[in-house]
Amino acid sequence: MLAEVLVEVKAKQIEETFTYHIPDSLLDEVVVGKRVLVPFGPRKVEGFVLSIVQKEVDFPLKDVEEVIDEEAILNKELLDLGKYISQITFSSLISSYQVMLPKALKARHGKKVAIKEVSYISLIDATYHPRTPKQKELLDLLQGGPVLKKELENYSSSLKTLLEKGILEETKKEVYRRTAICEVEKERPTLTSEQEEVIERVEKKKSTFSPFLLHGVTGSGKTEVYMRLIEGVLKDKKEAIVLVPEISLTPQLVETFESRFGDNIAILHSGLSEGEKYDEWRKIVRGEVSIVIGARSAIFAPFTHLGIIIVDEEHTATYKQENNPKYHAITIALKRAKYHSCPLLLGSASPSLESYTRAKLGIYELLTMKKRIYSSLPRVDLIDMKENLKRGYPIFSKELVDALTTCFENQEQAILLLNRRGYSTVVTCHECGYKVTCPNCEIPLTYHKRENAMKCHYCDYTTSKPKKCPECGSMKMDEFGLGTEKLEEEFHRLFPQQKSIRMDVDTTSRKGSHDAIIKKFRSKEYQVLIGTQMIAKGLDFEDVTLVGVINGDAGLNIPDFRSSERTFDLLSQVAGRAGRAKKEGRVYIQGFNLDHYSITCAKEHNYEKFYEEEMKIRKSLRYPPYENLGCLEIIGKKEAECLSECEKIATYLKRHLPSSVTILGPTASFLPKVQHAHSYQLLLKYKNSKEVRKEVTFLKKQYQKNTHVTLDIDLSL
DNA sequence: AGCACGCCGACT
DNA sequence: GTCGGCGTGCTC
Repeated sequence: MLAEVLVEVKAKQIEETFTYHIPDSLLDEVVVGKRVLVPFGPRKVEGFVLSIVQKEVDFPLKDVEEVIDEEAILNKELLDLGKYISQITFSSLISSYQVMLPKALKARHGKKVAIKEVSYISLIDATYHPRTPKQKELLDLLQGGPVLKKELENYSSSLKTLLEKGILEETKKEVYRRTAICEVEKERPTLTSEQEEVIERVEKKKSTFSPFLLHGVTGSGKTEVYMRLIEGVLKDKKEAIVLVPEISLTPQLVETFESRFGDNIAILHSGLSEGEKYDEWRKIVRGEVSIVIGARSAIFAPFTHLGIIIVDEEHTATYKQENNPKYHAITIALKRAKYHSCPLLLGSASPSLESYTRAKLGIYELLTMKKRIYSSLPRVDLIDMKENLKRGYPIFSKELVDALTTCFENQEQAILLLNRRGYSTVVTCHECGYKVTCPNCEIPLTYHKRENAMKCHYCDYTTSKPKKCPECGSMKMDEFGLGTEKLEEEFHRLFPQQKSIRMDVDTTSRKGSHDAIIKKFRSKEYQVLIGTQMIAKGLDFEDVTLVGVINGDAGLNIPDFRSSERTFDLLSQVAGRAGRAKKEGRVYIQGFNLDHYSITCAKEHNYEKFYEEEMKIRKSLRYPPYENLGCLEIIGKKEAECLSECEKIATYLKRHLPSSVTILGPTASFLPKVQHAHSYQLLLKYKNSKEVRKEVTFLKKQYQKNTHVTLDIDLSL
């Protein structure tokens, strides 16, 4: 018998499987979906067994050397899913399988993640008479049953002798690194009529592939809806996947679910260690849990009887993987829901234009929840900073200062959002205009005052702040722009008696610090939470009645066709943090260009209107969801070669695709991905993806043979 | 990706 | 005359 093995070799030339002979001794062990160790040239590599065949080949075969897994780690569904991923993302099959698995289960020779074990000591020979008082004590302890070895540290010498004599026995037991902390609470909140209707409509379709879009305002109780639906799924002995954005996968959220479902949950997110992820994965495979809550990659949880897939905050950009394979979790969710004939529930307070359009077209069934459970949506005021600047309020407007003062007088809390970390965003020479930029990215470096360092927010390049201009030697180096660090400093200057806590990438790098900040703020030890977008989502503090957004219009300047959508979402989300409980909330959005519809619609809490306005723009510029947007990027060491290859592709595509397909470029890519590499890109706007896919597939094949440049494709921007 | 093979410049 | 530069090609 022969095995077709997909080897883990990162070479673009290797796409097919390699055939190996299965020695008689391994015939039973070699199974489709397991990993095996095989000789490959002069070395040994790991690979996945994709099929077992009997056929004639005209070259000598090598033997499968070793079978790694006891059980297949890729079942039929996941094996097919991998093929689907590489087909739609134009990346290698092996990379698709690797992305689906936790590190511990990836095919990668030499990297092993251990199973955590603890040792127990148990008594075998109860007739033994202790020779020393210590031995007697030890035996008495063990009378009641096995005891953790760790707890017997004081008896180490007696333990050793009795183990050697065979009186005691040491047994190892596998343990999971993460266990549920929370007790199950029986109490459930009463559902609103909106919640009841949503649940009813989803449950009606519980055994059919049926995608839903749940459009529910912040605070309308989406989480409760998710939990009720999962309860129904569990009753049918089926399983549930809940995807949440990485940022909102906080211990609080986990606690909420654990208080309902106890230890029936596996958690998967990037904050876990490889060992923890491996354990969570095994809980799923062994059928010990029925619910998975996790970020993007949790969509691959190896459940076999899925009853529902829930994607919370479905519009979140992080559901799309940025590196190859560039899959979108919703695409995978649709595929899996279809395979399992189960509902897919996409939830959001501001759905992506793509999803909302699909709902309007009837591809998704639209569900809405318009009412907040405890309060109404907060009043939002737009504050023109041009006026405030003239009046001498450059950072905090007069209105916001007054509101903060009132807020503190009432013993309430405030949140201040500024979507820029660091102290000042640009450092420039006053004399010659020299700007301190990153040598790798050519992006202005941000000044971080506490560390006294200049940092690149793209590649993490760090340098010290120049005292004098490197160009002209002038000592007049000016700081411009505002980051959270400076905002906090300014807040203290204005409100020296109040305490603030800052949450951004710089203050949350250590594990658990994210949660520590939230806990400290919740305990009312601090009056103000200052932070970047990471404070905008999901947080629920009942004493927060005021939200201030500094530079609310800054996001609109980013050259990305989704910048309006992101701005509307960010402002709506952060506004949703105010007045979530019984107290009424107020929101102030400061900026210079507040006429933009993404800001005015956020002020009015009017998603529909935002959707209509944004769709007009998308239509006129032929952006998604009206047309598809794809990007072809050529990456290589020689710039001229990248450009000429890119031009070649453009010429080829113009000749082979209809004129309805717009081809833009070649243009030099915004940021070089790897140092010393250059890249040029083409953008494609098109309606019919079939013909584009066909030509792009052909090009990808051609460039697989090219050793100088790489063709990177993303047809789902 | 590795690693070998293979064909041209500066050295004991 | 060799040592070694890294371009090209192969791995069941």
